[in-house]
Amino acid sequence: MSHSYAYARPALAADVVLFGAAEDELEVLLIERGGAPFLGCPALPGGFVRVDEDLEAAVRRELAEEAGVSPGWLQQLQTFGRVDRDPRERVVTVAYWGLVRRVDHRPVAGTDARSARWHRLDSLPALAFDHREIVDVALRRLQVRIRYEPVGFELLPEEFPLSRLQGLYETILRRPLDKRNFRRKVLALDILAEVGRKEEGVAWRPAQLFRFDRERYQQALEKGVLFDL
Amino acid sequence: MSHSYAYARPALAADVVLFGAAEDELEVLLIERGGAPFLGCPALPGGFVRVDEDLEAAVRRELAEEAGVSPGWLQQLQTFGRVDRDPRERVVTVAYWGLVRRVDHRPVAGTDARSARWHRLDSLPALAFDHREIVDVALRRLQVRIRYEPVGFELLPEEFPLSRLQGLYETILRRPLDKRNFRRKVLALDILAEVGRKEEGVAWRPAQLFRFDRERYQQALEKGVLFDL
DNA sequence: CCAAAAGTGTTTATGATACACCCATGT
DNA sequence: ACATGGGTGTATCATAAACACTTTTGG
Repeated sequence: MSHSYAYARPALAADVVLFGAAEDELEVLLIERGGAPFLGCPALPGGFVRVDEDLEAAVRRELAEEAGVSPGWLQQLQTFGRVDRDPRERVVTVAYWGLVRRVDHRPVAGTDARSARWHRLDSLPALAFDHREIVDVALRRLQVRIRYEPVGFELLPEEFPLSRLQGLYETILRRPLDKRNFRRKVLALDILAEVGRKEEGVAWRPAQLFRFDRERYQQALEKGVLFDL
Repeated sequence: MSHSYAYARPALAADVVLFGAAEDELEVLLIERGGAPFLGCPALPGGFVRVDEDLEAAVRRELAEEAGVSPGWLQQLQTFGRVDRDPRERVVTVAYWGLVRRVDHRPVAGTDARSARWHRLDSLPALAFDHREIVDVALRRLQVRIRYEPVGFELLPEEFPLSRLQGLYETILRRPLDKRNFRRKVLALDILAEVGRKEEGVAWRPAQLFRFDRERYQQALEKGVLFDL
């Protein structure tokens, strides 16, 4: 196989900002670095991309190896390539961001040696490399995206009351929303299906449960109704 | 310097979709490939990223070398990494998109051996690699971005009549806009400065010339007025 | 005086926002 | 009975969209 130039090549990595939703705050999955540099420092899951592996596949592999999780939603975020972002050598990283239902992935035991843990976004520790910057970009992306694509559901349990959905939006957008207006808008989209059951085990009036209905969402798209919250 | 793994590494390239505005249609800058594969085939300007060079710097260098142009606006688009996108070997490319004032770069003589030429977007030839896909993604990005960021001005001469600006939006968005509504909205943003001179050499009533006023735009941003056309 | 584009307001419809009370349930 | 979140409707305001004629200039 011919090489187009003989000089040293930048190394190519892929990292991922995986978001999960705790009751009242967003969380990010971090691993603890098992090697130099930044030994023991929290960092984003990720690693080098293999020659025969697609970028997204690399991210999914790393997530499985390092934390045993599989995101329900995953998309490219941005590529970070500052020359000095890795003190060892030139490493360009293709960052992804993903969403996962925390409830499906209870303990997140790292199958790898490195320990993976959820960290609240409002009290992140110092991160390795430029990973803090990557998290910030991912958060901004989430804040924009959640308003015009139905991605928030990937953070919630399959069935949820509307107030939980509203709480999620308030957490992500960091501002209070009006209950009546929120309900009206969400229901008008006609992309939720009433489950027909109610919350259980709460000490007050139990709420109706809903689930996101992909089929209806597709129909709404075709009708030109666009998601906008 | 230690390497984190000994296996073959993907190669890293950077390519750019550079848009220019002709009178009535968008154009894209393409070079003709000087080597295998796709010899002689039109392709996006770009090349391999050097180890000691930032991604954006690589793009600017390639644009200067291959086409002698310097974009007024340049931003990362997306990274394309399908395993088989280059038949020779694994090449991951960080794609950028840029805007340039055609009038500032008259002939675009390739200082490099390869010939660079502007091609109308409505009649693109077949492109090398997955470059057509990259162009499509860039166009969609431009169509979205131009509505809420004042980037269109980078495609126009420094001074322009409002009808030219409207024509540009119509070309990019591919739909007609109402003259009165467009003018009202643009002027309400308060980011244009009247030059005080009029068009010359036209065979009809000459229009007032305007220019984009970056300072006013910053002030508008701080006041919370957001660009939206 | 003709051709061609420049320039200018008002009306209507639609969607966004603000706002307060009663209901159902568990303890 | 009481505490707690669940659930509901209306009035107002702001923004977007539709729409046609007069003006200015060069030829």
